[in-house]
Amino acid sequence: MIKMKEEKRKGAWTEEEDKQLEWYVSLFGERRWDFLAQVSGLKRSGKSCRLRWVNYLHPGLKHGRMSPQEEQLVLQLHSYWGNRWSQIARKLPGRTDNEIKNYWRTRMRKIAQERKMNSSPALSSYNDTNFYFNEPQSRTEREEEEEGGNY
DNA sequence: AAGGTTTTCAACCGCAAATTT
DNA sequence: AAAATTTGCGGTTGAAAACCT
Repeated sequence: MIKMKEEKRKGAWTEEEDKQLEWYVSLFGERRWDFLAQVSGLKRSGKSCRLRWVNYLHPGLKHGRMSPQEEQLVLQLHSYWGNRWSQIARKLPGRTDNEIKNYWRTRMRKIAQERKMNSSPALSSYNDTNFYFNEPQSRTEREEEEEGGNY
């Protein structure tokens, strides 16, 4: 509504920006991002503020590598739900959709890479498409919705 | 030591869904 | 009710870190 024709910053967040954001979130809560972006004086969009908060600053987030158990859970849940990162993340306390998505991509690459290695160097008659889409649909859409003890 | 290559992962974008006016 | 604004999602990117050679 109040449109500020203010130049927006982009790229990595600085520590000062983080502090500032934390302060304003503590003041106003983790919502009304657009409003918060303006009133805080941060030269960031509301969207950017939200992202920074939910993916990094939010208390209770685990940082660093996922444990093998977590990784396994991701695999499992992905096999029912596909790329519904947000939904998957809800089952992994302290982990974000973004993080999980990143993990998945990394894994994908690793698989593609490995595959390249053990398949015969000279003539591989397969090609790569569809390699990793494990065909999970033996369990039909019944698990779709979240609440209710699934998995 | 240095410069080129690969990997990582935080942050961007566009669109969709939700909420507000 | 409908238009406008805000929030949330998932795919994708690129700068910096890590890894060669």
